[in-house]
Order: sequence, then C-alpha cells, then structure tokens
Amino acid sequence: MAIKPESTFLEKLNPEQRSAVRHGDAGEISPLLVIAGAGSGKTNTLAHRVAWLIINGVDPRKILLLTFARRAAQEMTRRVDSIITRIGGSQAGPARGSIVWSGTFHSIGARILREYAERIGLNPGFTVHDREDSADLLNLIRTDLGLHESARRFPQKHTCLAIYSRVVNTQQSLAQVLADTFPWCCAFETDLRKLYAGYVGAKQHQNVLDYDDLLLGWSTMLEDAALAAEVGGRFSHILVDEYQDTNRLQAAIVKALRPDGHGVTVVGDDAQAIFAFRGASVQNILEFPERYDPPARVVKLERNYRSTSTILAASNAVMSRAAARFKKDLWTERSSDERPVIVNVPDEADQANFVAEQVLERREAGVALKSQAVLFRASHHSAQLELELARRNIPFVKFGGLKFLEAAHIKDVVALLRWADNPRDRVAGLRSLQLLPGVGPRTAAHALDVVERAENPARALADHTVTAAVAADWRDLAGLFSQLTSGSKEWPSELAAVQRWYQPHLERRYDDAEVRWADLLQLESLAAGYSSRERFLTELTLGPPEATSDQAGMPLLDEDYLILSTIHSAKGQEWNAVYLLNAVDGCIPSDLATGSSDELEEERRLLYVAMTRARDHLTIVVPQRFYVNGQGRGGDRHVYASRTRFIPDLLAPHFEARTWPLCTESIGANQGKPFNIDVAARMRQAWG
DNA sequence: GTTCATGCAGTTTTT
DNA sequence: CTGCATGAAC
Repeated sequence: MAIKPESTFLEKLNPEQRSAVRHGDAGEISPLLVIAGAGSGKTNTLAHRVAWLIINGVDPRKILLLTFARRAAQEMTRRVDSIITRIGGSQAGPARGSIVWSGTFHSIGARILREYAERIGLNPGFTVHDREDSADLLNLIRTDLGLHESARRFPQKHTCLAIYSRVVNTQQSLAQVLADTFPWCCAFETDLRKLYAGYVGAKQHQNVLDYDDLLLGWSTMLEDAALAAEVGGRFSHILVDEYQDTNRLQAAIVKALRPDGHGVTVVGDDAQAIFAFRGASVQNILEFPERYDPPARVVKLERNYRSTSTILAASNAVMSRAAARFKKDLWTERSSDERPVIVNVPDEADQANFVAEQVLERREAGVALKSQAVLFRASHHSAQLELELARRNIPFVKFGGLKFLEAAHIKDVVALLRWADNPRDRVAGLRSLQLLPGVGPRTAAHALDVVERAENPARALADHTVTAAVAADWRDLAGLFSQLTSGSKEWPSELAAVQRWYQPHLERRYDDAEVRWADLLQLESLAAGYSSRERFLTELTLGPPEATSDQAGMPLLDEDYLILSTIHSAKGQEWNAVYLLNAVDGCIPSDLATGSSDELEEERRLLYVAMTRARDHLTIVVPQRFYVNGQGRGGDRHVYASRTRFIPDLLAPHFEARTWPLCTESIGANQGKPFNIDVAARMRQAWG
C-alpha cells in the first residue's frame, strides 16, 4: 500500500529509524517501543512516523501525540507539518489538516475532562490550580483543621503537596510513600490523611482541579470500559514521547485507551530518565514490551548524529558505570580530536568569569550565543553567572527555575482573573481581596463565605459591608469584578482593565514597581495571543512561558542571546557548545539526593543528559570552593568541593584537564604572599 | 482584624 | 536569603 514517491522521503533515515517509521505497514498489530539514545534523531523519527501515517491515509484528527513538555509538543507538530508540506503536500492532496490532539498529558487530560465533564459528574467550568495554588489551598485546609497546632512541626505546605502528588502519581499507599520517600513525615500519617480528605473536598466544592487531578480524573474515567472504548476509539494511533519520564498513572492511561496496544508507539531512553522526583518510573519503559500481548516490538536507535566521537565516548564512559537495562552502544561518525574539557577554577566567581570569557571567545570564533548553552543542576547555580553576564552586557535567556508566572505581581493579576472566572476559587479570591490595604485573611474569608453562596457573586461582593477605611478600595474592586463576571468587556481588554486597577496597588506594595510593571505589560502582550479569558487561564497554568530573562524582558527574537538552563529543562535540546557548571559532589549529585541508590543513579543520568547536549564543545567546570546554603551556621559557608564522583580518575583519559586562570599575573602570582604594607598599622598611626 | 517585628527553619529538578 | 509562624502594637 506504500506509494512510491513517499519512500524517497524516508531515504534520509537510517535503517532502524525507517523500520520504526514503517512499523505496522505489514499489518503488525503489536505496539512499538523505540529506544532512542541521546542525539539519535528521536524527534525526527517520531515526526516522520506521524507524517508517514498521515500520508498513508490516517486521519490526523485521530492521532494522539503525547509529549512530556509543551515545547516538545509544539516542536513535534511543527516538524510533522513541515515534512508533510515538503514531501507529501504535492501528491497527498491539500487540506490534510494538522495534528489536533497534541500536547502534554496534563493539557490533553484537561481537554478531555472538559469535554466529557457533564457525563462524568464534573463541572466543565473547572479552573486548574498550579502548584503554588494547590499548596496554598492545602495550607488553608491545614489551618482549618487546626493541624498547624500539633506538638511537632507539621510538614510544610509544599511538602504536603509533594506527598499527596506522589501518592496519586505512583498509585501507592500513603503509608508506603511516607516510608519510602518522606520518612521524616511518618508520624503525621493520620493527620495527613485528614488533610488530604479535606483538600479533595475543598477542590470539588470550589470546582478546581490540580495538576494531578488532570491525570487522575482522566485515568478514573477510563476505568469505565465503555467510556474507555469510546475515548480510545477516537484515536487510531497513540504516540508518546519521552516515555521514560512517564509515571504509573500515565502508563495506565495509555494502556486503558488501547488495551491491546495496537497503534501505540512509545519512544524514550532509559538512560535519560530524570524525573523520578515527579513520580516517574523508569520501570514503565523497561517493562513496556511485556505489558502487551503480543509484546511490543523494540527498535533501538544507536547512531548518534549530534556529538563528536570524543564527547560521546566520555558520556558513554560516565554511563557505563550504571546498571542500564536496555543495553545500547551509541556510535557516531563525527570524529574529533577535541576531548571534553574539565576546568578547575578557584571558586564560583571565577567560574562565572571563566564562562563569560569562553562564551565571548567562542562568539568571536563564529559560534553564535544562541548555539551556546550553560547548564546547571539547580536553578540558583547560575546566580553569579547571571550577574556577570549582566555586567558584561551579554544577553541571555534562562530556562527553568522561577517562572514568569510565579512572580508575585503576575500572580496577583492572574488571581483576580481566575476569581472572576470561577468565584468559588477560594485561593484566587483570598489573594485578590488581600491586595486591598486593610484587608487581611479574616475580612477576605468572611466576604468569600458570602460571595460563594450568593446567586450573584458580583452583587454580593458589592453589597458586603466593610469598615470605612477600606470602603473606597472595596468599591473599586467590586466594580471591576462585576465588569469581569458580566462579560461586558472583550478579551484581552479585560486584562487591561485589571492592570489599570492593579497599578496603584503595585506601586504601594513593591519598591521595584517599575520593573514589575514591565512584566505586566509583557503579560498583556502574551494575553493577546489567546482567544478568550478561559483559554488564557487554562493554557497559562498548563503551559506557561518557559523562559525568564533579566528585567528587560525577553530579548527580541532576532537578537542573539546565550542560553542558561537547568539540566532538566535542557532535555531534548542540543547546542554547539555546552558549559556545565558546578560539576562537584554536592551539586551533581545534589547532596539532597544521595539517600538511595536509585536517587544516585538518577543524578548520574542527569550528568549524562547534560553532557550529551553538546555537539562540538563540552566544558565541565569544577570550582574548588563553592558556596553552600545552610551549612554550619556562623562557620565558613564555603566548602571545599571535589569533582563529581561520576567522573572518577579512572575516566580521566576521556577529558582534557585545565586550570583557570591559567597564567596568573600580578595579583594571582602573589596570592597568599604578604605584601609589604600593614594597612591596619597605618590606620592606627593616623590617630596618634 | 491588620500589620509589623522577630526569630527560626529550610533551601532541586516540573506538569 | 526567604518564607513562615508567632506575638505585640496599631
């Protein structure tokens, strides 16, 4: 059934890739597992498979493409479209349409739940809470239940949420999760159980869902076999990217949509599993083949197109000391004499200097800033570098870490929109009301009690009596709220109205109001890209803009800028030159993650992921001294570090060792030697 | 009831 | 350094 001209578009693929793309052509009904090593053209293969299906007559509306991150989803649809227009367009006929069902598990879950809401006992107008909102709601419940008054200190709201989330995503019991992952919270099991029961009740009462509910609700509705068949029947093909980072709940969803696995393709690399903290289980991919009958066919992509042979050799060497289950031998034809470099620098300040200098040097040599990336384990590791870059006027964009949306002022504005969207959303309401001077938790809570029960929330808010001191501000807010709930204003001018109202509060609350105002303008231009308030709010929580940059806001797209990214956010990407910061024990592996051997193995994979992002140049920076938070109070907060344990001396031949600053002049050369001047003595002399 | 001052504790990675 | 809880002052 394959048509001739189409085969030519597969010619650029290697035999394994081609075989993955064409799986099913001969009528195979088994699912497909593609084990795709780093840089092996995974995205390209998956995109070609989708394109191949479409060109061969599969309705693009019946393809479900689940990816891990939003960025990956967009990239995938873009590539499928481009392949189809380039190759298939002429003979495949027009109006093939694009992939409709493409996104993260969470965003697709939200869509499905909204669509089926009425049939499964949900209110389709639900709003989605992000992690911060969920933690705040948990905190409210915790206070209501009086749990904060326990003799021992109750776990923090974020910890409570993390435990809850893990229970949901791993489908384990609370007791088990506490014992395995949060042993220090075991004593609170009973109270936590109460807390979670209250939390679930509150969410339902307020008509909000958290991230976990999007998966849990989706999975639960599929427990009904008839409904599962109906939903599953909407898709002839289900493709999952980054399968190694799915959790049990997600695996259950895929299985329930297609119990026999026919038409299911999952792609991943067990060596790059780095999201266990989120409940992901590498067992998912390891056990995938046997979970189906007939078992999945396994195709391995082992040819690496990205990195030079030396970078690949070093990365493989790091991984060779791990117990990988799908054995792969990555190889490449890109030979090179340049080994990855390990640079020893005195401390983090030097690290920042060194990287800034190297980056500029490479740019002089013709490598654009955009083709260079600095990677690090934890978001704050780049703090010093960010200062140094700003000082030298080197533009950069940072991925990972604090999101644009997590900034207090953005949350303020969004909270009001969300509250208007769903007046029962208590977290949003409390936040909005407390923006008014003189309104604290008590006043806000009382008002909300009234508003949420009212037939007409806007009216109730306006009629609510408050002390004279806040009456004027209250009236303004109530007026705005009524405008928002009545829908008298179009999107996005609704947002503009909110901003106008918010501006004086912003100026009162923050010293750096100007910088924050610029962010709000940013938000406004972002908002223009969405068709309605509801879409804006949902999509914003499920797929927030990923980058934050310095105060100037995102550099213009045509500008050149350096990439700063956490290793986690760097997944799936590649750059010509990669610098890895803080390759020391305590950072990689993080000293918070050395508890179990599983955690340790994940840290090793993290290093592997970082190293394999590099095409031509890889520089690993090892500061001899680095700053540690919360180390012995009063004592020296710097610690002498040693190179990460994942690169032991044994692996030294794979790297070139360097020290920086190289040839220290004046100051450096004399380091430690006393100069011929005693400043203290001279100062004393000045006074007699 | 709100706000401010104080002290103490925790501090990764993301949908 | 920040966030959170507590208690005292407005």
